[in-house]
Amino acid sequence: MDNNEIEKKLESKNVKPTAMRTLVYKTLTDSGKALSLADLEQRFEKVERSTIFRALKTFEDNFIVHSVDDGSGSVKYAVCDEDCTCNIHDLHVHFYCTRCGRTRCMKELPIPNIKLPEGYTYDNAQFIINGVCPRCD
Amino acid sequence: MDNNEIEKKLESKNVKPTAMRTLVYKTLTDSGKALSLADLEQRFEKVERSTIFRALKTFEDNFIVHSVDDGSGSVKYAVCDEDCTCNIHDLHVHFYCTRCGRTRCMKELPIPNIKLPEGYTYDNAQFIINGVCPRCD
DNA sequence: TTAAACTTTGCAATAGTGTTGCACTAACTT
DNA sequence: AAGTTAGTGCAACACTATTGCAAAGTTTAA
Repeated sequence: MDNNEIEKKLESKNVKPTAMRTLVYKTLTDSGKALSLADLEQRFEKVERSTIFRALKTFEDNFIVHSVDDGSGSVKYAVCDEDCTCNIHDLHVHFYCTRCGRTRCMKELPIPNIKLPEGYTYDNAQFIINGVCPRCD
Repeated sequence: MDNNEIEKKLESKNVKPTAMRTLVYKTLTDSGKALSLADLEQRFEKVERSTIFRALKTFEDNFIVHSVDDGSGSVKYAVCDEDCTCNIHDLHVHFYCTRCGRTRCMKELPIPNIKLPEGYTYDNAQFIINGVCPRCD
């Protein structure tokens, strides 16, 4: 994805496309998987952790990325689909490979609908499947 | 649950019932919900974090408790059912109340079966539903 | 075009969680 | 009772997430 597209994307979500933000977004989308703060930090040694952190938070608040806690000990971030608002209908399964540690959005697998007992409300959900991915098998 | 029962329980899972372990188990089971290391630490000020930590690990290794990462930032632990071996068939949904921070095992809600794409294996899963519990509503 | 106002970034510091090594003590074995 | 093993407490540490503050950059408005 080229920078121009990214800038348009960010603007369309009301986020000012600074150099850092564009870089973070590009890295995320190009990687094709969910990345942690530490992953991102490694990919561009020069940039401050807190800057990346705040970029991710901003993205998250504006439905540009969603976060996944895959149980690896660090939260990962993945780009949302075009018209995602991070509500129940956008939720999908995430797959965590216990061999390589990679986390993938399974956008083709929506989180199944669960009927909760009386009195519980349903705002959000995380469904992480652990196993081994084709690459590692 | 009284101490005698607990000791039998632990022994039946090949874990020696020390005073600390019995206490940790009792606290967990009596609370009726999932507790974090910090939660447990607070409940008995005198006991070392690492002792509780190791008790939990031992329990986990022996299918006495299972852990849940509910996204709150700390892993929680809940007692398993009688004949649980923490495999796919024992997995159930966990409910995290975003208001009170309590995490509950929904043992009556097994994790639905998901058909993964070709090449992925399925070892384990976490399904956390976030919302508001009846107590807080 | 310059000053004021606001936003973003980098740096440093901090809190919290999870984890380990080591020494001491308790418990079990023979 | 002596030796071996298992459990506990203490201290230390790594790592993740997060914040306050000051400097730098950008936008607005006179």
